[in-house]
Amino acid sequence: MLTKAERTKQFILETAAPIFNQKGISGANIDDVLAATKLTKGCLYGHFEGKEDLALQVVNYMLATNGEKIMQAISKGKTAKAKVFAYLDFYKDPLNTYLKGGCPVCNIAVESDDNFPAIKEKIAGVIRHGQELFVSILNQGIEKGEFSDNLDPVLYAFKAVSAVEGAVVMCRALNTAKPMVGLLKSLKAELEGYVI
Amino acid sequence: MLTKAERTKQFILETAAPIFNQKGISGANIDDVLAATKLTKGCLYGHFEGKEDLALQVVNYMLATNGEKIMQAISKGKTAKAKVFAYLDFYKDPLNTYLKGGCPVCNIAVESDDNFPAIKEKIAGVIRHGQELFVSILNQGIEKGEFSDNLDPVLYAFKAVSAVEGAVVMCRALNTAKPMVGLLKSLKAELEGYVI
DNA sequence: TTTTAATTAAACTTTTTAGTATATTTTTGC
DNA sequence: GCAAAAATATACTAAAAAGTTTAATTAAAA
Repeated sequence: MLTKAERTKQFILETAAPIFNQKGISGANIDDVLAATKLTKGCLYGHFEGKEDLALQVVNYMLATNGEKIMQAISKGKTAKAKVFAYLDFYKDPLNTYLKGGCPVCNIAVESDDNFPAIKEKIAGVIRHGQELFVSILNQGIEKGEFSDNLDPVLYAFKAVSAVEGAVVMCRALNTAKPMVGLLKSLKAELEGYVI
Repeated sequence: MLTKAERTKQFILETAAPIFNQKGISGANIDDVLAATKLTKGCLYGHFEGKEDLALQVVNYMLATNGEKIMQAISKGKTAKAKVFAYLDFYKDPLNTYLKGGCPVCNIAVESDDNFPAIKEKIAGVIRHGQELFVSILNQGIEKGEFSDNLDPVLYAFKAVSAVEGAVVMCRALNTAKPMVGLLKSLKAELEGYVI
């Protein structure tokens, strides 16, 4: 069982995550977190060195959680095709994401780009790792004769991820999930074209 | 000819644009702009009511400029296919964008999402307008017998734009333009598939 | 060329946010 | 039940950023 301190820290991270995901690191402030958690400064500063430390740990928490959620979704797929479809469907409701504020990977990548080198390195690792996983799923599909070897795994993985990430941003701006539906169908159809 | 005041205001907007595009609205501050322009507070506040006003006008400037640059690029294409290819090639160098900090449309869309409703409305209009233009180019291509009418203009337009926007974010995070090259080839090949 | 507009310089105030200190109270785990 | 840990309450300090003021200076347009 977790100690009280560990539970409180976890609670702070969980509560701060949607604040940072929505407002960004620069836009979020300590008072937002205090108001949302209903904790006091003394308590928060007992768990984190300062805003920078909090921001970094919130980012780590968001990325870890995001990774788990995606792994959980794709693990339900038995075949390579089913795994890819599960990944794509993970983004089917961009207006109502499990973490308020859209995809944390995209949000963090955009904000860290010219501002937070350490976080940028972190997000680069997450994206690289995600691409590698996606590619390995597609390669396994090819090896098992599920897909034609005309499929270019690196290309498809990059295209699928950039398309859904971009689509989340566009759908949220436009306040409609409709275009995402068509996009997911299209990405699925493209993969179906390689199914043997 | 522009008056001195107009030229100064324009100069402030031009200088502030990369700052806001890189740091974001929340991350950018007045002192950054003063340092970059080497102007004084008195001067800056003579042209803008405050940070909010400056931010809004910088956003308008960035979006207007972006629109002009894209229009300029696609206007060089004579055929519908050439116009689409020109649009895609506009994003071929995501690490070295004409405006420092990547695509302002994506950056502004991400940051305004849960924070700046007026700017979010603005960016939604820009995206909608861009989609409509893209669709109309594809429709003209179909009408002129350039493309098969199996082409779904709305789908292709959305897919292309979300893919390049997402790819800019990913390439910048990964610090490489390589995946973009493959993506653009693929999006072009997909369109080629509809060329009669 | 002069008078009007624009800008500077410098010293401010205000607001917001981050961070500190400590005595007191509450909770928890043994 | 009690000692240690955790959290509160309160009242701070510090720093950063926004915004104001005004007299002096400079540049531009009529």
